[in-house]
Amino acid sequence: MDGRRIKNMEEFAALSGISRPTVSKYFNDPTSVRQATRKRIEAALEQYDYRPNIFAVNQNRRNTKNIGIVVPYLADPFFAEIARNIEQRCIEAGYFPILFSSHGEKELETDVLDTLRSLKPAGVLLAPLGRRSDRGAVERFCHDVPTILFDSEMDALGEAFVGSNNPQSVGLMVEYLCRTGEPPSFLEMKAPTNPNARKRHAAYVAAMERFGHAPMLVRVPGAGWDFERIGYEAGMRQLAGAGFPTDTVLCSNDRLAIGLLAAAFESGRRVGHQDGSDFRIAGHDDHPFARYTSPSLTTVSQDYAAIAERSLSLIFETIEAGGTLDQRRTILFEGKLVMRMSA
Amino acid sequence: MDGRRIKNMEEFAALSGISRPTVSKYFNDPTSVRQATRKRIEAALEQYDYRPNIFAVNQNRRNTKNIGIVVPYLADPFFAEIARNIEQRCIEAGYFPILFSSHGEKELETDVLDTLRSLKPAGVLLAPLGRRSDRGAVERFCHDVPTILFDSEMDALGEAFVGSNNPQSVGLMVEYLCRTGEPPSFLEMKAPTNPNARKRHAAYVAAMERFGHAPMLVRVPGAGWDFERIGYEAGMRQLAGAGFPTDTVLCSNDRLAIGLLAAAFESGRRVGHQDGSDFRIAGHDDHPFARYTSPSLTTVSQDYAAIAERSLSLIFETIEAGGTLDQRRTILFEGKLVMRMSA
DNA sequence: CTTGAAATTTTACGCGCGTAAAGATTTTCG
DNA sequence: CGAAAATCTTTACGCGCGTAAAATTTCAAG
Repeated sequence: MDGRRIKNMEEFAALSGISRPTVSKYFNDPTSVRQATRKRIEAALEQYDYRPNIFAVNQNRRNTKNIGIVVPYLADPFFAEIARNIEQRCIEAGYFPILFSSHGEKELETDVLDTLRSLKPAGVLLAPLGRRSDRGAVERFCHDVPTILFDSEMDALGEAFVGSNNPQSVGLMVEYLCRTGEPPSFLEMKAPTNPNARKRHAAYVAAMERFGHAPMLVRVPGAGWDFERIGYEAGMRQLAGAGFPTDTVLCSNDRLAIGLLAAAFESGRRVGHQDGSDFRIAGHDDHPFARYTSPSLTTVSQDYAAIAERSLSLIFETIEAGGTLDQRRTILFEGKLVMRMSA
Repeated sequence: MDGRRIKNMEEFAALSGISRPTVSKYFNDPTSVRQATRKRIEAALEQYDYRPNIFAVNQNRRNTKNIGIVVPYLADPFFAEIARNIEQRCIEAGYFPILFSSHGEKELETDVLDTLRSLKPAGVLLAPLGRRSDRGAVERFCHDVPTILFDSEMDALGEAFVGSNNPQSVGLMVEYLCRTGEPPSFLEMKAPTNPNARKRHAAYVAAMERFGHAPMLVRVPGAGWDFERIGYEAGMRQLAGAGFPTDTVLCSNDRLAIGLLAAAFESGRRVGHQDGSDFRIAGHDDHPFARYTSPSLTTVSQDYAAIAERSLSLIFETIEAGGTLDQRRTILFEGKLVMRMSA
């Protein structure tokens, strides 16, 4: 790294003794120039530390190297973790990830999509708000930009969907709980924020009926993304009052379960599957902190890394195919039972 | 929103019956054109839904409307939450936030900084890795781009630092613990990842000495950002072996404390400040989930919203002042004791 | 040394927009 | 109503780079 700052590619080309178009070619694909030329450019690069102006580059390229990532709520550890995975792999693949959060709001999601469109991304990985999304806006966006949906399905939108198999995973958990104790009641939000909530609801009902039990739903009020609080307050109310329909509660997601665990603890209930326990709580997602609740949370895992990896490889495939896949794909990962102490 | 897509400002200007330079002026500052003209442009805007090309705009403006945000690790709820706050306020202020995570790695932080530089941001809010940062790289960056540091101080870098007052907050907690029971030992990582760890260490030692106690340090191995695991494993080791120096443990941060809580629970210790309890655990940060541990975690709060807000207002001030503040500022927020059940 | 393909240089244009300058138009106000 | 002031239109240039076409050089093989 040397003193003087390089203003533009013209100047850098002059200093390295190569013509500007060739240098431009190099930056697009280093292997596209002769070995000797490449060496010279790279030597100059070390000395002067020049980088092409991103804006000028992107203005002229039809296909930028930007990959947009949109998640509904970044402060949710699930999305934070999945975003982290995607970002890292993106960089390794030579792309430039740009991360957005919808902050749980429909209008912001639409705004983000508009912004993203003008960023001319090569592709976008979108975890939409789902039912709360402006379907028209998402549809138009997917029409303009190669998009892979993940986590939350909106049928027929995007080139593919990558998510988890809720009927399978919820079924797994219901089966386990029924086999080892009382059949579970199901704790969920009355007006769910989480895009997968509806599917899990349906999956729970179906599984219970399959095993010959009547579904027992505990639908609690609350809005927003403060799931722990919602689970906690619901738990406190129920446990102080009529209690839950059974001594086993399956929560629509781990964050609700974490809140319920706190409420159970404060209410003096002994949670777990061991002797002396009188209450079982299970969740769904294998949230990063589920391992560290007291007692540790029995849940169903989602394979974060796999979802990230598959989504990315699909968007790359789409990009290489020119922006569309011949047929819409649906990739569902199976959940695995994570047996811990709470149920 | 009408049918045909507008290609560029030229076309949009023609459709709205206004000259392109005036339209350009409008997009820079809607109030800078006559009321009547503005109305006409906005009418056309509704009809045709045009947005200026971001890249072309940014290429020509010296001062973009981009605000860079860099955090060391996005999957840490503390940073996720603070990033969320900053992003939202940024948008409200008419700026365009671009979020980056260093993923805890020095090289990536430097890369992010380089990328950011070529993005010509109006300003940057940087939470550096701290001691693990490449100081030279950060220094050069701050020299080129108006930067406010937050969370982690690197002295004399950037236009200002916004963070929390560790001596005060840790002192508060030590005082409380000493007053209400055995003096605390201090659980921390041997090679801390978290940038504030050193300061908290020093603050703990100073506070203990102030109250006439010998510091009792429990320094545990482990690297990376998986703090809960590190706290958990350390706890299991200690509790199976010699135990902790005292029945009260102050953890360097809440995530370690959450891990330790899990270990204590599994080891059959009764954690809390009430009768029948034999172990106290306290943390630091008021992590979003600290409220929902079992028992709920006593900790010291950091005012996330205030840190976000102050950092942003400082960067705006810097931008308006032309890129530099006449004098470097240091803003420290005081922590508040959050008394819950664990200590 | 000749030949031809591959790589590079030269030249030139365009991307979409910011911005400056000069002239035309509209608004404001005495 | 008339002149100054404010605003707008026209015209023109530049930003930094991608990219195409033609001219030139390089390199390996004959």
